[in-house]
Amino acid sequence: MSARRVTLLDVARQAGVSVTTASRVVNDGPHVRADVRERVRAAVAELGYRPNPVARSLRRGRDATIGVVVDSLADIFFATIADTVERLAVPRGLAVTIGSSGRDPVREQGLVELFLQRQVAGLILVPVSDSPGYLPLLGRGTPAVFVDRPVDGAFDAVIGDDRGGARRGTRHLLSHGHRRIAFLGDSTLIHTTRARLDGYREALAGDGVPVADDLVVTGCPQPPEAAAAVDRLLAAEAPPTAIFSSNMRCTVGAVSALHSRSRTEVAVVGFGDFPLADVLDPAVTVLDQDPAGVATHAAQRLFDLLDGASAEDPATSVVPVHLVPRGSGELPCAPS
Amino acid sequence: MSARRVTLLDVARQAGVSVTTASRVVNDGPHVRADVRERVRAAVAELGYRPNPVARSLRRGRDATIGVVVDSLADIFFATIADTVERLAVPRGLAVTIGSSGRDPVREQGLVELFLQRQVAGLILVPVSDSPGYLPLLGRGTPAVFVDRPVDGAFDAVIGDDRGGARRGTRHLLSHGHRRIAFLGDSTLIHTTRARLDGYREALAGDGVPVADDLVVTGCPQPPEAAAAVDRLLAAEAPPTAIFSSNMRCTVGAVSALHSRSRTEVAVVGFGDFPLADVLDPAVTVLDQDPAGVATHAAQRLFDLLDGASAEDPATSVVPVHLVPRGSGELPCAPS
DNA sequence: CTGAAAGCGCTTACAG
DNA sequence: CTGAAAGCGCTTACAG
Repeated sequence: MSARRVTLLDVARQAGVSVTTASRVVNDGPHVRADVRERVRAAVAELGYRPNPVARSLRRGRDATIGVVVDSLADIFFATIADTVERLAVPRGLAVTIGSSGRDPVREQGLVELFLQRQVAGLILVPVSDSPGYLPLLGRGTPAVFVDRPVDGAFDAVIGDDRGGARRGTRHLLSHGHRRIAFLGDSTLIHTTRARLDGYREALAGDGVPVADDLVVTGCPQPPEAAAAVDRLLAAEAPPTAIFSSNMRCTVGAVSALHSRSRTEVAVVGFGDFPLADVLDPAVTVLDQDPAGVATHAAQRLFDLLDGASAEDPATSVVPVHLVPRGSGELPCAPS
Repeated sequence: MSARRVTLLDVARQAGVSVTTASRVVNDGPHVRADVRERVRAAVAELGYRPNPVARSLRRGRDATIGVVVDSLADIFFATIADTVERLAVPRGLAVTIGSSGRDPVREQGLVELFLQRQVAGLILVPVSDSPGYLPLLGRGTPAVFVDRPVDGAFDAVIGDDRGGARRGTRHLLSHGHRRIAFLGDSTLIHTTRARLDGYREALAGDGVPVADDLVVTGCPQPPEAAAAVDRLLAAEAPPTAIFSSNMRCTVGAVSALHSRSRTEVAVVGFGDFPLADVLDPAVTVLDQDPAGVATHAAQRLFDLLDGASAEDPATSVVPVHLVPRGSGELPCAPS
């Protein structure tokens, strides 16, 4: 009963041709007489033949799969990136293999090596650091496009306007009278944290506001750490009147802390939009970095490379970031 | 420069043995003299040999990959399932290929067929309907475990206690004095919607409360539709005083609608926890179905099957669901 | 314990 | 336009 898999040889026999010819028809190759082509097509249909992707990959030395590595699929930001890539890849006949690095360079390296072993056609990567150890493996082989964070060297990347966005968001708070604006972020090993911190500093400098070191908190990977940091900031001698949160996880933590302390008069602008941001009270003002748009860009670039586009001049595309005022970022500086 | 891939033959030559022996060592096979084993190991290390998974898959007729199909990775519930499976699979040497069905049976079917073509070792599936067309393809071949929704027939599945949870949640609202409790859900083609609707009805019946058809709204796939439905319910002649929302997307939509209409006195219990549910005001009472736990269960069952566990008696495991009271579900029935 | 050889299912020069 | 044959890199009966 366990119907043996239908092979190209079966098709060839049924059509009365060689496997070579059958292969040519299946792959829409040239040099096949119309009537022969028809016979083979009929055999394919009749037998329900589907090429074995594994055999094909072995022979071609390339698998019709694209490998995706993100920090974590449980984070809606990265999940959206993966979702977007998958939705664009499948209709093109590309499978999507996914890995989560957990923001661990070792895991990231292992995943990329695994994907390379498997001879994926291309890679979409969110690198943990600026110079991942696998970079040398990428030269001249498997096209790769980095997303959200660039790497050192000549590689394709699609990222958001981190510095510009952070500058914009911080200025927005300044324009509402705030002078003591805290910066909340993840590890500075991560490119986006540094770029956004730069933007924050530029904005303050532009208004002649000194950067108070005690207001800059980095190293918060998840909401709980960010919430704890906000608790500390609020309890300090000279607490901030506003918070610029440099990523979604920090924003969620910050907002939680403010709500649980009933300190929602503290202004907040967060980098990265998130579900329910508009339902909270006050609704949260964010810089929307459009992860789906970024991922679409990156996938498109990868597809172009797979289709033979020159990889000669890799470039970093910067996608603009939009300020979405919703309330929390427009709170005035409370008189102290 | 493009260092040719190191093959098993290279290892064999280097160690002065046949590829057969080299293969045995690489696969920890028996019948190899200790010193030979050592020589081969040394060669592997020296050359940096890594087996080609594609060749291996072709030969074995089985790929060390597990295929996962979910509704959408952009939905945190399904993303958590995918994330959990991936995190458990990779350390076991299994790659994870993912597909999103978009709740479209045709896409779902295409993905499963693709995965089967690729000879994945196993499947983790969230089926759109109760009897997907690919079910016959699963008999006696590739182990599969269904998640969140069961299918007709003898298959392994891990699901939440939908009916029991819904009964519990509805009773909770009844216990706070509500009698006009709306039911909000996705399409009734989806198993969980039906099971939860059953639980809702049972709870009402248990208290002798008639089910008012005008309070039962299904067919809301996303938050906007749910929000619109809530708008309509509130505007009706006899509006509900409480809402039982049967999934996270509906809950988000419902909560948005209540907030934007300033009708947050309406009680809400939602099936499925979600980020920020505890930060909203009122915080949202939910039935937590623990997607990570469900996925862990399912992955474990799949790994057991891959390790040779008997697939003779497939079973549906039901994971309990916990009520998390946070405020919205404990609002009293407003005097009308 | 070890190896020569076949074969997984396909693609692709190479001839004709 | 068509086909015989080699080969992608591995695993696995089969002999010895």
